[in-house]
Amino acid sequence: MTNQGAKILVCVAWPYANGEKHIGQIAGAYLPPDIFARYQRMAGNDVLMVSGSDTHGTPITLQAEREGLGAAEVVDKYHELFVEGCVAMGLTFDLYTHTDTQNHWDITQQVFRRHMANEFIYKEVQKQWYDPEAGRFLADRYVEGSCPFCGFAEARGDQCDNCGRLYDALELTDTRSKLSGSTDLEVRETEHFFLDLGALNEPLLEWIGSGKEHWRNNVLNFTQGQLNLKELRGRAITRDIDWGIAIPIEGYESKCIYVWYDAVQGYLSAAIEWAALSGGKWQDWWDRDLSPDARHYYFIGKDNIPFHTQIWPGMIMAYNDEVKADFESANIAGLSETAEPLTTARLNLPYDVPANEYLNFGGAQFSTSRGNVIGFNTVLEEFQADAWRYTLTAMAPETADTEFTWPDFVELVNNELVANWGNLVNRVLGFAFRRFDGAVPQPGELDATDEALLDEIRGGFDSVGALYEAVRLKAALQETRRLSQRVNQYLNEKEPWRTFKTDPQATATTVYVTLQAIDWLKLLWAPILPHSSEQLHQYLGYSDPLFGRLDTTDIEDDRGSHVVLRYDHGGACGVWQTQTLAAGQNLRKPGPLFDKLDPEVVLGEANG
RNA sequence: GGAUCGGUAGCUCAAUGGCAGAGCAAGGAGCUCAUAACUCCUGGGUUACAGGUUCGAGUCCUGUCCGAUCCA
Repeated sequence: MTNQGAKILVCVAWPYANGEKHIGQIAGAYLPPDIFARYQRMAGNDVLMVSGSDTHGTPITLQAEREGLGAAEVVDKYHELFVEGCVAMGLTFDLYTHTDTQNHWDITQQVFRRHMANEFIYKEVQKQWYDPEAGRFLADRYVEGSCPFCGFAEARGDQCDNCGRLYDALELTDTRSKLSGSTDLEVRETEHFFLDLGALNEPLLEWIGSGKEHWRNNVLNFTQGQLNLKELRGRAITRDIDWGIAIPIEGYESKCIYVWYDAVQGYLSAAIEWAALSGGKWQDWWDRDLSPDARHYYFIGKDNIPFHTQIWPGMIMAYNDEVKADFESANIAGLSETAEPLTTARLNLPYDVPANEYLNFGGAQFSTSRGNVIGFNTVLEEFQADAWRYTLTAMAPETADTEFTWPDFVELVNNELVANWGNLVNRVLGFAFRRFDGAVPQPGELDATDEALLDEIRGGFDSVGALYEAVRLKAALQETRRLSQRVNQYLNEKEPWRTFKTDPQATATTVYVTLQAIDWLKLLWAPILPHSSEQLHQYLGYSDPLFGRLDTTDIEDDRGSHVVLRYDHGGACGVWQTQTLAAGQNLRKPGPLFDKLDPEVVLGEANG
């Protein structure tokens, strides 16, 4: 394709390290970027795909309390669980890290100071529930009381589970602390830092107003609709909590940075950590003056759209703005001595935010608390990764919520993946291996039917490539499946099992053409089905791998150690272009690419 | 309450304002290399509902209903 050597930053939503993720999250935010990144690498572009576990926020501390563990222990446990899942699914993060690292602290604190110096941060006093017994302010999730609307006694801090209404926690009555159980709570004043998003409404409107034609309708219209209201307002970036990143200003030791403010900066800090670990240059993707054409894609679920089309771009603009105050001499308490100064003048803004809707289950969203869940790690122990990759792409919620059912899973795997593609590979390879001494036969002259088939498959590198490029992954799957079917049709027309007895040369040509066709289809399928394409690549007699390797490493820093997942693309030979299959190339003894599912076993699994 | 997306065949989804389509499922036929897979044919529609604009509306406009997300 075009744009060879383009810098593509693939940003993937940061999941909370508070439990096993479910397949809805994988279908929405984690598998699509991997498919996109694998395609872009094959197309010859420089891809940097980063993400990590979100280690801060009340979801973490609440889970820690549930399990009787420290927050850091919960983080390590579920961070490593997710990393294991990524390895099993084959999610090729150039770096998957987490937010409780010295690097992420340093970057967050420097961006905070830069925002202050640019006068996009202000201080304000607000009122909040205080628990004298615990000696702490209570974040919304730590206070319960009676709903101001319906009187429900178990209402949470910001929303009532009974009537669903939202309110300010200060409106609750009969409040009690979830920390100490105390009902003797006070409202106290507390000072916090705010990001001045109101000042960013106009710049964001201008930014969203042009060059966004390639954005998905729902993402673009939603963002424009919100910004047109001109109701963006300051948002607190600090809280009265003790689990989080320290505020780099003296006198605020009892408070921490609010999780949302540091989490979105992970896209930047992870690129910087990647550079430190690999010797690469993160500025090639992030520096707007050095690499103005770098394209940043953010793969997220729809609930995250405001953060990635308004708040995070606003934070980048606030960073990029001309520095108004002297922040070099500003108070830098909390910044580590090893931190390298973040001197980049301007950072790149998002190029596209292909947010997905939700994959639901049982008529509702996946919900851990209601036990309505299909675990990411769990299912990979039971079924092949490529079976899930196919299914979750075929039912991807690209424009609307979709519903996962176990019978659909069985049908997609058995009637499409196995029947259309797996069976094609199996029949072609088996026939070729047995009838032509385990090697690619020498073809005779190709007739019009042969040429027509190869032309059509060759065209897939343009048609399917354009769909991957446009992040229309479901359509890319359908187009590739159509091309696979063309080979089945060709075989039925040519009937090599019949001509073999009467015309060996014609049979050799037919078998050569089909082997060439599946050799190319292997590449077209590779972004979605990397494991089976790699297997087929081996069956066809190649020795170099299509893709690189995933590895995990323990990294030590001033905050302790953390596991990182890294993808090494070196040695990968899969490229997005047709190459001629060499006649005479030795095949390896083939076997089925995919396991056919036993409906009784799968449905039994679903009920058990 | 506001912003936005979605509602199309049994299921999952497509269709610049221009003959409503594909895959799967269902019914029938052919084939036997293949994981009973493959190929061909057929049936299947009040495009949520009510209006409007237009030569022409699934598509644009107004209103209603249902589902979803975000913001209040």
